[in-house]
Amino acid sequence: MVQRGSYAKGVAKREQILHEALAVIAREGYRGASVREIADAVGLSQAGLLHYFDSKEELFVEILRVRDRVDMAALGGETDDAADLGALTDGYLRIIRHNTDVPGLVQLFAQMASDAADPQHPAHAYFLERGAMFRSGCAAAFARAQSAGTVTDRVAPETIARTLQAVWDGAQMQWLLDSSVDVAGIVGAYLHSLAPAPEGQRA
Amino acid sequence: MVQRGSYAKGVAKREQILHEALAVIAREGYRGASVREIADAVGLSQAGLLHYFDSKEELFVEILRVRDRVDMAALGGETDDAADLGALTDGYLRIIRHNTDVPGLVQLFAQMASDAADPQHPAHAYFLERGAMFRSGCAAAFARAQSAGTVTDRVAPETIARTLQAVWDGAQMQWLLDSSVDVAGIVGAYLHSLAPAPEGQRA
DNA sequence: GTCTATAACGTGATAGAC
DNA sequence: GTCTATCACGTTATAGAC
Repeated sequence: MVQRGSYAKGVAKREQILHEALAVIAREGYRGASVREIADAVGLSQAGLLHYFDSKEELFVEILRVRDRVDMAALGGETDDAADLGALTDGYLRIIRHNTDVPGLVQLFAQMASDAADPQHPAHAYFLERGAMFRSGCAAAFARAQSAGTVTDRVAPETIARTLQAVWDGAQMQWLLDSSVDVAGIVGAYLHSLAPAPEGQRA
Repeated sequence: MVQRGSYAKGVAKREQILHEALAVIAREGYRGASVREIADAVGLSQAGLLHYFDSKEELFVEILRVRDRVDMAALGGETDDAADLGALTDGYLRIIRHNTDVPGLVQLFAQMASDAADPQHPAHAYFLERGAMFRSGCAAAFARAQSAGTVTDRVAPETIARTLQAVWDGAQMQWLLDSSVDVAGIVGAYLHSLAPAPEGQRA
């Protein structure tokens, strides 16, 4: 009990705020929402909310981080040790389909991602790390799948990872613009195309 | 000579402004630039610039439209009637490599694209049209290439088009975040993977 | 057609009471 | 820890002189 009360409590409240903000954005969408709007939504004043975060950008990055944690816990995991193309595909498609239910978060992600192109932007490091993390896990899984013979070895696992990330992000952008776009269909087709060429294909 | 002087002249000036703004953004980059900055760069006051455009968003959409026209004239064309995977690839990669020299325009495009997710946004229609246009041209070219036997027919041309758009946009986002990313390499690898499976591949 | 000046607004951030 | 009140700023857009 070295740290009494306030510190741990502050952290918990901060965490609670983030989860509420996450839920609000998922539910009600995000259109360049201001700190004030988020504050209203989570039941604090704007100043009260900023008490827990240094700046607007930090707040939004933290929301994305929480989302990653939540998604990872709920949906990931199984993908991490699959060595079969079908299982890998199922894992990714589950997350993609889940995103359909939280357009606000996808919107926030896309918006922040393009803002974060600036190396000075507070979210820059987050996107670099997240991308690298995604690709390394992905490449490892595809390398295993290649060893197991369920994925073509005509393309390097790192290239597959980068391309999958690109297809995913790009398809999601198309979907944000036009919600009739089938992100899972596009990514699914790409993953399907990674199946090893059947022996006698194409005379 | 029904319309004398002012009208035609206004249009010409508007066009000139757009080309200058395009050059400035290409050269000096775009980081959520304000109307004032663009105005300074093209040698007008902010009010003077807005005399030619209804709003900031309209200005930026028009800049993107001019870019499309310029790129199409300078780099497209040949792709439009190619029926060979190699030729198609060359065409796309030429544009992609060109984009490396104009990061500001790519940044502007990405930023606007995510803003335009909102159906109310002035650029919404532009991105819908542009995407549809790109994909229809693309799908037609790949359909021809499939007929000619230079592209696998395991994937529908429309799917290839959508996926190519996604890979392209997604890879470009990765590049904006980290300029060491090789967009042409990623897209090139994807296009390469569309080659028809060689007969005896994989025992 | 282009300018200066300014309106009208929303923003993030901060000071200070409680 | 949370509030109210306010600051300081940058924005787009407009009015009106020239």
